[in-house]
Amino acid sequence: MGKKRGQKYDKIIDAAVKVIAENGYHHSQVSKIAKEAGVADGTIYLYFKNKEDILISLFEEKMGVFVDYIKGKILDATSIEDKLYILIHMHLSQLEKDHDLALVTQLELRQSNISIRFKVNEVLKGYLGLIDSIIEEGKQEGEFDPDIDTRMMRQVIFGSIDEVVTNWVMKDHRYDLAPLAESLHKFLMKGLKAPQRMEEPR
Amino acid sequence: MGKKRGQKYDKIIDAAVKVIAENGYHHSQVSKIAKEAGVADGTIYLYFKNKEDILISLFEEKMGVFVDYIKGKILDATSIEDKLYILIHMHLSQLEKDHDLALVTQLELRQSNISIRFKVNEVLKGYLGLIDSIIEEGKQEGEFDPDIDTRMMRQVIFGSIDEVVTNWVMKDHRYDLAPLAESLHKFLMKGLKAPQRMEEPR
Amino acid sequence: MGKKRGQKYDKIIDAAVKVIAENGYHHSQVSKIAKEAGVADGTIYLYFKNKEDILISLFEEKMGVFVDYIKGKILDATSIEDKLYILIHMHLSQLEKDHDLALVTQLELRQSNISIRFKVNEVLKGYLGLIDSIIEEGKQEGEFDPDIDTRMMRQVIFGSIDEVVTNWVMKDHRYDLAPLAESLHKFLMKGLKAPQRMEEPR
Amino acid sequence: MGKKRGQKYDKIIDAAVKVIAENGYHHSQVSKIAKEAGVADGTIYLYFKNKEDILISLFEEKMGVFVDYIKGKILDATSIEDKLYILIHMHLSQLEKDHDLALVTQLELRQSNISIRFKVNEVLKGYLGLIDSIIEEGKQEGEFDPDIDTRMMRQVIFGSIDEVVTNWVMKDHRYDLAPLAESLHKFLMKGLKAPQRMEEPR
DNA sequence: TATGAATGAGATTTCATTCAT
DNA sequence: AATGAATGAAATCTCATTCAT
Repeated sequence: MGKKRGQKYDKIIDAAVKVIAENGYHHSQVSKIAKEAGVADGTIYLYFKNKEDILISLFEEKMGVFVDYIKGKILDATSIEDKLYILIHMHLSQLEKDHDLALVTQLELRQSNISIRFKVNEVLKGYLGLIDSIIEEGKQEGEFDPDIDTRMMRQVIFGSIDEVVTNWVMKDHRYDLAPLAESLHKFLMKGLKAPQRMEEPR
Repeated sequence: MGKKRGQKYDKIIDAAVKVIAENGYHHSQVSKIAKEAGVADGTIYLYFKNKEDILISLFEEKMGVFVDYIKGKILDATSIEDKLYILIHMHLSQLEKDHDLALVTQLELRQSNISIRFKVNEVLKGYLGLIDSIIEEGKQEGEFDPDIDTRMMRQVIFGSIDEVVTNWVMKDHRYDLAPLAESLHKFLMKGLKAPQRMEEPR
Repeated sequence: MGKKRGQKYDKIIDAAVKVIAENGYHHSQVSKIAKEAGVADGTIYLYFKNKEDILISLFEEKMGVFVDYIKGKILDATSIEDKLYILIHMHLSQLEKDHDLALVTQLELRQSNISIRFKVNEVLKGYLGLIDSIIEEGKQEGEFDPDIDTRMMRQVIFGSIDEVVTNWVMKDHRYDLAPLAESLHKFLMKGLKAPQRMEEPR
Repeated sequence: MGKKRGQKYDKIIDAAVKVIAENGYHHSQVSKIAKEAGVADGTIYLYFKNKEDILISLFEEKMGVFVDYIKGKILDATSIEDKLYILIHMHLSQLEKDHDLALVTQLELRQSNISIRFKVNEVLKGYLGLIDSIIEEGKQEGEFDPDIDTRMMRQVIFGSIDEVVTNWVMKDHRYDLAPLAESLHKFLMKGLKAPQRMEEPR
C-alpha cells in the first residue's frame, strides 16, 4: 500500500484513521497524529503537504484499495444482477470490517472544509464510474430501464448505500451491516429493471 | 416564522443562512452574522446560547417550516403514489427555491461537530417519520412490498433524494432540480411496489 | 442605615454582600446583584455611579456601622487595656456574626482593582485612627512604650487582627473567632507595654 | 533560578513580574508579557498551562528562593532572638530590594481568583512552617511563652510583617523598609517572651 | 531524513453601562 | 424613578506550520 514512498507514509495514514476515529475530526491535531504514528510533528510535512493532504491521501489510499478490490470481485460475476449485488455487498462488508475507517469516511471526513469535500469527490469518481459502468452495461443488455438517466440511477444507488452505512455508523454499529445487502439489492434491482416487455405474445 | 421571540431572532437566523452560504461555515464568524443581521455581536447571545445554537436553531426553524409545508400538501393527495411524489417534489422544489439554504443544509451544516449532527438528526426525525408513515400506509394498502423493512426503505428514499440534492448543490445548481422528481419517483415506486400478483387468472 | 436615600440603596448593598459572598467577586455581575435586590439593572445606576461605587459604598456603609459601634463600646471602658481588648474583641465578634460580610471584606474585596483598594484604605482610615488614638492615649498615660512608633504599632495591631480573621475565613469559619481575642490581646499588650520601670528602689 | 526548563521559563517569569508591576494585574495581557519576554504569545503556553499558572509559578519561584535564602541565613544564628530578627529583617530587606516583586506579591497577586489565593497559600506554607519552627524552638528553650498558641503567634508575626510591607508598598515605597525590622522585632520579642520569672529572691 | 521548539494569527463570548420608553 | 434590551470592546488560548539543528 502507499504509492508514495516509505513505511512512515503508511504509518501516518493509519495513525490518522485511528486518531480521527477516536477523537473526532476537530480534536485530531497534527501533533496527535504524529505521536500516534511515532514520528515528529515536522516529519509529517516531509510526506504530506499539509493537514488537508493527509485527509485526502487517507481517502485516496483507502478508497483505492476499496475500489480495486471490488473491481476484482466484479470481474468474476457474470450477470449484471450479480455485479450489482457484489458491489453493494462489498461496499457494506468492507466498511463493516473496519469500524474506524467507516466512522472516518461517513462522519468525520465530512466535517472538513468544503475544499476537501470537493477533492474527496474527485477521489470518489473512480467508484462512481464503476457504478456507472454497471448501469450502462445493464442498459445495453436490456436489463435496466434505458429511460432512466444514468447519473440519476447512480445517485440513487450510491445515495442509498451511503445512507444505509451512515445510519449504521450513527447507531454505533449496533447491528450487522452486510446482511442488509440483500434487501437493498432486491429493492434497487426492482427499481432499475427494464419494464417487463410482458405478455410478449408469440 | 420564529417560535422564539421577535424580529431580531428571525433576522439573525436569516443572516446566518446568508453568511454561511456565502463564506462557508468556517469563515462565518459571529461578528459577520451580527453585522449582516444589523445587530451588535452581543445581541446574538441574547437570542442564542452560543454559535452552535444558531446553527441548530436555524435548522430547526427552516426544517420545521419545510416539514409542515410538505405535510400540508400531502394531506391533499389521495393515492400513496401521489403522496410519495409530492414529498419528493416538494423536497426538491423547496430547496431549489432557496439556494443559500440548500448550500447550508447539504454541505455547510455537515461540517459541524458530531454533537451538532446528532441534534440535526433529532430535528430530522420529524421528516423521517413522515416518510415512514407513507411507507407504512403503502404497505397496509398493499401498494408496497411488505417484505421490505421500513427503515431500509426510508433510508433508500431519503438517501436517494439527499444525494440528488447534494449533487445538484455541488454542481453549483447548474441544472434544474425539481424536474428530477419525476424519474426519481418513478424509480422509487418501482422499487417499492409490491410484487405483481400477476397472472391474475380470469 | 444608608446616608443616601431610599430603601433600594440599602437593598442593593445587602444584595451585593450576599451575591459576592456566594459567587465570589469575579462572578458577581451587576445583573446578578440587581436580580438579588429585586430591581432592574438600570436602577443600580440611579443609586451608584458604577460597579466600583457599589463596592466602595458597601465597605463604607458596613465599616461605618462597625466603627461607630466599636467607638461606642470603647467609651464605656476605663483602662487602656480594656479599650484595646474591646477593640480586638469587637473586631472579631462583629465579623464572626456575619460570615458573608467577613468573606467579602477579607477575601473578595481584595480581588478588586488597585484603585478600589486605595479607596477602601481611605475608608479604613477612620478605624485606623481609632487604633492610633488608643495607642497615643496609652503612650501618654505611660502604659505603652513611647519609643515604638505609633504607625508601626498600629500596623502590628491591625495586621495581626486582620491576619487572624483572614485565616479564620480561609479555614471556612471552622472554629470560633471571638475567643481568640483574649490571647491576641494578651500578646499585643505585652508587646506594647512600656518597659517596666521595675523595682525602682527607693 | 528556575527548576523548570530553560532560560525562556525564567525570562517569562521575570517579564510577568515587570509587566504586572507596571500595569497592574488586570491590564497585564499575556501578549504584553510575551512581548516583554521577547517570545511569541504561544510560547508562553509551552511553559505554562495558562495565565493563572504564570502567576502561581512566579510566586513559587520567587518564594522558593526567598525561603531558601532566609533559611540559610537563619542557620548562622545562634539565639532564637537572632533568628527571629533575621527572619524579619530578611523579609523586609528582600522585598525592599525588588520593588516590582513587592508590588506584585503585596497587591497584585491578591487580586486574582480565590483559587489562586489558595494555591498561593499552599506555597506560603513553607515560609509559615519556618516561622512555626522558630516559635516551637523558642517555646522549648523557654524563651517564648508556652501558653500562646503557635498558630496564633505565627499569624501575629506574619500578619504584622505583611501589614508593614503592604503599607510601605501602598505608600509608594517612600521610606526605607528594612530599618523597621528593629522596632518590629523588639515589639514581637516582647510580646512573645515568656513571663519573667522575676523577683527571684536572693 | 528527522526533529520538536517556536511561532502568531485569529475568534468566541462576557458584561458594565446606556438610553428609549 | 424605573426598566431591561441592546451595545461593543476586549483578551485568552489553540494549533497548523516552519526551520535551525
